[in-house]
Amino acid sequence: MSNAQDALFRALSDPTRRGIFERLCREGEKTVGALTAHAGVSQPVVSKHLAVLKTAGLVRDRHEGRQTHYSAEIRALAPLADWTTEMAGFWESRFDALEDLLKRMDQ
Amino acid sequence: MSNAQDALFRALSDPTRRGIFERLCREGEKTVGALTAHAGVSQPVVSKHLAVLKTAGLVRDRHEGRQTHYSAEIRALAPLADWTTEMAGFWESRFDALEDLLKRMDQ
DNA sequence: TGAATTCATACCCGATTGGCTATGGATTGA
DNA sequence: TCAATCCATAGCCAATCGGGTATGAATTCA
Repeated sequence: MSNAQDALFRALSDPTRRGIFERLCREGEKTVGALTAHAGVSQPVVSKHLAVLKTAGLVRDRHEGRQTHYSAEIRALAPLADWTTEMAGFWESRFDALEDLLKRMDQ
Repeated sequence: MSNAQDALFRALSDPTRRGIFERLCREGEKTVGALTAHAGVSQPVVSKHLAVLKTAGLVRDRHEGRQTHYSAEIRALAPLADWTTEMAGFWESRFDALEDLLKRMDQ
C-alpha cells in the first residue's frame, strides 16, 4: 500500500525541508553553502535534508570541484498533483451522483 | 514562515492517516467504527488520526446519537494544489527565461 | 433501570526525527 | 606542499509521533 505519494508527502512535510525545495524552485540551482546561508539551520542539517529530497526524487545534484549544486526536479511533483486531482475527482463524482439523485427525486 | 501548507503536508504525510482521508474521499461519509474496520489500527488510533485531519481542516464531523460521522472537506486541498502549481510555475518561468536568453544569444 | 455499544481521552512506550557538534575526505589556492 | 574551503557522514540528544491498552461519558436497547 506504499505508493508513490508516500515519499513525496513525507519529504515535503517538514517546513525547513520544504523551504529548501521552494527556494530551489524559485531561484534555480544552488550550492549547499548558498542554501545554508538562508536555511536557518546548520550546514550538516541542510545536507541531510537535501539527501531526503534526493531520495524522494525531488532534487538532483551536480558535483563541481568541492561544491555540490542542487536543483529542483519539478517532474517529481506529478504524483502529488495527480493524487490531489484524483481525490477531488472522487468527491466530484459523488457530488454528481447526489445531484443526479436529487434531480430524479424532483420529478 | 508557517503558512497554510504546513498543517496539510504534515497531516497527509502519514500513510495510515492519508488512507483514512482517501477512503472518505472515495466512499463518502463514514462512522469511526466503519473506518476502523479497514484501517488496520485500533479505534483510538483512528480517532486520533481523525482529530489531526480535523485540525488541518481536511475532515468534518457530524454527531448522530452515539456515532460520529466523518466526511472529507475537499476544499481544504486547495492550498496544496495551489502550492504545486506555484512551484511548477516558478520552474516554468525560469525555463522561459532560459529559453529567452538562449534565443537572444542566438542572434 | 441495567447492559451493551460507540467513541474520545488519558496514559504509556519504543521508534523516528530534526537539530546539534565533531570530523574527515576532496578540492582549491597561496 | 600546506592551509583553507566545501560538503557529507557519524554520533549524540531531546522532542515528537504513531501505536497500544485502559477507561469513562453518552447513547441506545432490552
